[in-house]
Amino acid sequence: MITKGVKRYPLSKQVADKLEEMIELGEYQVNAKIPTEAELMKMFEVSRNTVREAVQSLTSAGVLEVRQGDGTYVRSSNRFRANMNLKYAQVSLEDIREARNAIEVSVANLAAQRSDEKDLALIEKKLKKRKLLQEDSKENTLADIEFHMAVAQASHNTILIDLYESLATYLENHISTRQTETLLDWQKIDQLHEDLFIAIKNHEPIKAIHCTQAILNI
Amino acid sequence: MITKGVKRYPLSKQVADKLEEMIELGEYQVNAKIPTEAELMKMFEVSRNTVREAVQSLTSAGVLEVRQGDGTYVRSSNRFRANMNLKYAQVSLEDIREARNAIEVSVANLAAQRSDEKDLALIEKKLKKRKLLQEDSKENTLADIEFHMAVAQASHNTILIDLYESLATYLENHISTRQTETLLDWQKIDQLHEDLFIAIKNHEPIKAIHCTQAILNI
DNA sequence: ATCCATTTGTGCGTATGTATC
DNA sequence: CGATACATACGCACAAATGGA
Repeated sequence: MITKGVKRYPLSKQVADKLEEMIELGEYQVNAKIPTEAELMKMFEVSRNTVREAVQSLTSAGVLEVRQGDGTYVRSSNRFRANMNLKYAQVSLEDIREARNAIEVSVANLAAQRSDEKDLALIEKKLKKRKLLQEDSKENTLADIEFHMAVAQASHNTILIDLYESLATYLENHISTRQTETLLDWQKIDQLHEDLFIAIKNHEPIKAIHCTQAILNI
Repeated sequence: MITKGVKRYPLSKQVADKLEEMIELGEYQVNAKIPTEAELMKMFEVSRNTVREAVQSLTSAGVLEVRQGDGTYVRSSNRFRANMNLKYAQVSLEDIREARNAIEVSVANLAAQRSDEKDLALIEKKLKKRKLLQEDSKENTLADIEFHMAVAQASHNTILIDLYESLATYLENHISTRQTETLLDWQKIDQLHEDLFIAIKNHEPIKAIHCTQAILNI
């Protein structure tokens, strides 16, 4: 009597998801003013209450900022970024590499010990996605983060997953920068990700750690 | 119609405050069912939407729990405690130890390589403060976090400092729990913190790492 | 096992207050 | 000041979940 297969998907959440997606895709830039509630009503063909609920949820997530009598503005294009007051200027690639090293080595170690079939399926899925998108830097960056996030999930450690999500903000910048600034041996990178997956799958923590360090030191 | 003073005091917030007060005073006990929305409407002479807004705010604060088709129940009589329980419910001590290990080992390593006089002075200051407060668990917990935060600062890695701050939230709970649940060898802990400081001061990364691991594995 | 009353969830329309430009 | 835009509040209707008859 527990579950009922059908998921509910309230209108307000649909609108919120759609809005967030548009913001992430750059339809509405940071600091830009989004359409008024009345316009959003027409755009999504919903009532004002529904629009307001959607806007409120994005506001509490730190994505939007509402100013009464003025309008609603985009505060952050990424809800993870919204939770951190970061100073990209002071962040060096070396900083990011060190932080990745700290988190990812531990995560790989734990993932190799604890991953179950579900975890492995997700990691493999992201691994394949990563391969296919290898040429496109934007999508590849996101796919790469998704892969490592899947590994983090497999660690089954809530806090490390949490910390990795915070780190993802920096990662997005890191990986794409590295792509543009240096010539990469894509085959080797690909192989290392594959090796990492296999090490996790075979529950070989030491090997997983080595693969992770190799990936970070390319 | 309510008076309008200088400050705005929305009806929904009035209802929420009143409800929370009643709960704190024991009018509605923990696990008890509070009146239905319809009854609350009559009780406060407001609309259902207003009632629902109030209930929702208390729900997100962890004070109430709503079950569709059943009713609304008191989850906690104190919203502060509610947040703590909510946040740390799924986090095990092992999770926290693993996360600390990931961050602090890296941080100790870097701090031993990069610490300057200013860093060392701060760490030493926190070290002394920690000693003095050893008996008092509350203040000692905070002092301990301050000490490790000072070490993080000495790593000169903005991201790791940032991640450690996130971790500090969990740490506060971790350390105090450990204090109450196990008998600790205070002299040894004290000595290890002292050793860590000296290792950082003498720029001995390996030794700093070992001290950190020893502290975490007590 | 089914039906049904109760209770919360979602959504709409409207009216009025308040802040900003 | 007026126009615009968000804030608050009410009432209504129907959907979905729960629990008991």
